[in-house]
Amino acid sequence: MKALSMNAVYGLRALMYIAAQREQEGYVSIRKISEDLDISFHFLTKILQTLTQHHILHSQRGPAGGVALDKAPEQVTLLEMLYILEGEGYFSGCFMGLPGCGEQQPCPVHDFWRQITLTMKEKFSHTTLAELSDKVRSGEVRLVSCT
Amino acid sequence: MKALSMNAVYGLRALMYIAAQREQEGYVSIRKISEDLDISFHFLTKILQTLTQHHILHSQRGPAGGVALDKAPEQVTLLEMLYILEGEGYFSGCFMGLPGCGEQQPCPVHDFWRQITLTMKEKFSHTTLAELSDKVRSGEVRLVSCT
DNA sequence: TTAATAAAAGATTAAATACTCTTAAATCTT
DNA sequence: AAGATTTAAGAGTATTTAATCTTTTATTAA
Repeated sequence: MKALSMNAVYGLRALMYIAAQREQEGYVSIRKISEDLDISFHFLTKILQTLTQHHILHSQRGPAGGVALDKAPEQVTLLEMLYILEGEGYFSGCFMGLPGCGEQQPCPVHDFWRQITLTMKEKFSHTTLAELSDKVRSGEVRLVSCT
Repeated sequence: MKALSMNAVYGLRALMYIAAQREQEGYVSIRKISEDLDISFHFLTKILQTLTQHHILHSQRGPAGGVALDKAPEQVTLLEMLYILEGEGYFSGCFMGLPGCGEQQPCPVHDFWRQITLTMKEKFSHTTLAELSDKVRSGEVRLVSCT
């Protein structure tokens, strides 16, 4: 099951990276993020651009420029990030891809799948970027593969 | 969230279609299935071919040939079908796509996601093709969009 | 004010997935 | 045995997603 697109994977990883070093004042350059996380610079630029447009990040051009969080990481939920990175319809859609699946004409696993997605939405709406980045700082989570 | 590939969607739909008419003796032609379900004939042929190779279906060439279930639909689970149509690793894989996610180095939602996939596996291992096709027969599920 | 730095934006390329077409081989009917 | 029907197999095309390259614009520091 492909839960997330590369877009979302890279976006989340970058956000955790940025939030993990919120001690440091100033901006983090996209170039540095892309090198540290081993993500294509240009691809990452686009992803962070949409996060900037959605006011998760703030950007600054010129020397010493880069990106920084636009709000406190405690205020940013995983659900919010997913909606931006994957689209609003991320938790909609029939599991089986059956035509016209809905309350009137549910697919065989309609109710079961709705329960699953509800559980996920509930969990992710209470999971903040702060929590995620804390796990990075504590070393519980690694953002790059060890070579 | 894209739960299933078109491969799996078409495969499941065809299996439900075939199982729903298990009264009729003999084989159902792939041409007819593709027309009734509005799926590309050649594409469907390939999908059913792999189901035949995995002994879910049995095939017969020549006039009055086609495909038929190779075992009782009560013996075929949704989990089994998913593994064939999507691959054995369908329920593996890190939700966040984080490198080296596992028990030693779990991603931030590792345990949560594992619980979700376990719930799904449990449910799908007790959901049989017979149940699914019964819902088609009762009209609870529609296999094609109404025009 | 000039050079360096860095994001923004859009065009282009590459890879994966979804789908189609062609040919071959098997099987049945007459 | 001949011809029609149907699956089998693989090559080929199209679309989508992922990644890269190029140019432009803003900003800062010397």
